[in-house]
Amino acid sequence: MPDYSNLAIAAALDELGDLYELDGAVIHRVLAYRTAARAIRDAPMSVGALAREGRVTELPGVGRTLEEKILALLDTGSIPAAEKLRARFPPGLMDLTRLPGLGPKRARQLFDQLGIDSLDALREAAEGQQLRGIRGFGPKFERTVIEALDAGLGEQPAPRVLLPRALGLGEQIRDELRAHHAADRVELAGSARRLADSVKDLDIIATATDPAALAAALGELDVIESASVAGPNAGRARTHNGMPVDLRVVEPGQFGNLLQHFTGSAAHNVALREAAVRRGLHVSEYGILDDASGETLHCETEEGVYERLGLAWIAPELREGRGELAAAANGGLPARLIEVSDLRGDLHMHTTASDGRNSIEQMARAALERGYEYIAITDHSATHGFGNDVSPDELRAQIEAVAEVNARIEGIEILAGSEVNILPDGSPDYDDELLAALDWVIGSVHTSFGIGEAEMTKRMVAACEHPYIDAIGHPTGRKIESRAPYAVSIDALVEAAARTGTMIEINSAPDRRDLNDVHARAAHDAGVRILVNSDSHGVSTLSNVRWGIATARRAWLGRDDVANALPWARFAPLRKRAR
DNA sequence: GCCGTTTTCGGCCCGACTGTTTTCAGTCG
Repeated sequence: MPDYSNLAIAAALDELGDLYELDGAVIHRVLAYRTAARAIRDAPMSVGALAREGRVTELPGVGRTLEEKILALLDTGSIPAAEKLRARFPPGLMDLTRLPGLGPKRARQLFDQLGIDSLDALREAAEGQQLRGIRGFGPKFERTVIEALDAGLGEQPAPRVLLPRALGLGEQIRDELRAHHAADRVELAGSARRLADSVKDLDIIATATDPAALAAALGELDVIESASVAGPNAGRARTHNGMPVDLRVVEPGQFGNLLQHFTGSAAHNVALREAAVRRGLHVSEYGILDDASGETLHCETEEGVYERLGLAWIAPELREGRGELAAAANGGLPARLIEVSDLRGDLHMHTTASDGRNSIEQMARAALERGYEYIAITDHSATHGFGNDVSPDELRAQIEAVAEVNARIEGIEILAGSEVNILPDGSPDYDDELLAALDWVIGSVHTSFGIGEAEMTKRMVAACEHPYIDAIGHPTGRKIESRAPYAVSIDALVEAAARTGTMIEINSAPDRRDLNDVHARAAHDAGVRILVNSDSHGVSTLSNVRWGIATARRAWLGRDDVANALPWARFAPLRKRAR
């Protein structure tokens, strides 16, 4: 039976939380829905299946009531409470709450008293100066609301940009501020520091000999389009491509508190503070207040903040409220997260034989320069389409070409491989004899994304069971911020991969990072060997492994947890054909 | 609505800003 994806279940609970909030429910009840939605979105297993087994309350934040609602959604396709509330609150009401300064409470006031149920109705009322008649609203609000509507706010959620672009901007701003004469320490915080998939705004934390001068300097940078001063020690700006930037300057003695606070995530900080309260401590961006002594502890470093709370320092990539606090309290954090320099090989790349831009030799020499001991040349297979597929005869020629380059270049093992299409029935698109002649095979899905979860799962499990498919490439097909993952049971895929010794890659293309962090962590925990591959289509993108490594770090992986961080002698026998 | 090395009931992170308000609720990060 077709089940609801975790994303769909989480979206339904988020919507219900929003509706309850409009309905005036106590905020903690609303937050309970959002917390549960987040736990479900993050869950590495199928929550639908978990619910049917009667185990969904094992998820943190999901109790009896939410279990009942999830089961109603699975069984009937809707949640009765949501139906009821949807009938009372028009969908346009949620659009209103996306405008700055307009939350659920005030949107509800406008709806109740003026019948405003859409952005258009709001504009009409604001232009007609009708809003000022309502308690709590005035002429200023009418003006700002019209400005916001003119700017197109409210029509869609604020855009998020991919990490590489955000990090590039953030590091540039950080470095230019560091070069300013008033600057002392300057660090990038926020989701960019956590190396998240995408970033909404840039947070920069600094100490300075002259805070006002540094705050003013932000507005003078070339990348900045507009800026305003936000208090004596803060600046707010927008880059030319619309990315908001916040700068906060503090006393050196509080730098650790502020950096910790602004690195987040929100979930991490909330969990951290709740745990602190239980010990009589109150954590804020300014310090740690001790109930017992009445004193506030200021920390120069982040390590100091965590230490005062009885915790080991937590790498920013782990700060997502996914169990890192418990691990930091009991010595359960990874001793050392993997780094780019740990990689010894790259098992997924393309050449001019398919849609790459460089030759086998060029790719090999570039890989050698990166210090790799081995690479696999994995051009697209026979049915790729787009005019750049490799016929069986062409692949045989490619095998010889790889062997020739491999014999000629010292210091690196070049594997003749292929990125084969996994056909809808789960079979690869070369015959077994040809696959057996290769050194390495990645299986990927490039077509028929919409066949449904059951079929897709069967397809990918069959690929894992194939004797010559060594690894699964970009296993969910997601494109961050642009294409949802196709429906597939990650649990079943991971189980099949573990059972058959099939590796799963974290594809490092910056818009893929697929597997994602939570799935990669779950796959590793289930005994699957994880690869971090570039999927590069030219020498210049071999360095994309930086983004795959970011995801691996967010998956709590160390060097020993990533197969292609092994030396060739230990990696080679892990291939199916070598066993 | 969830949850429990004080609790099965009564809590649930913290602070700044805003516009409107005579002391603050709502919003935001």
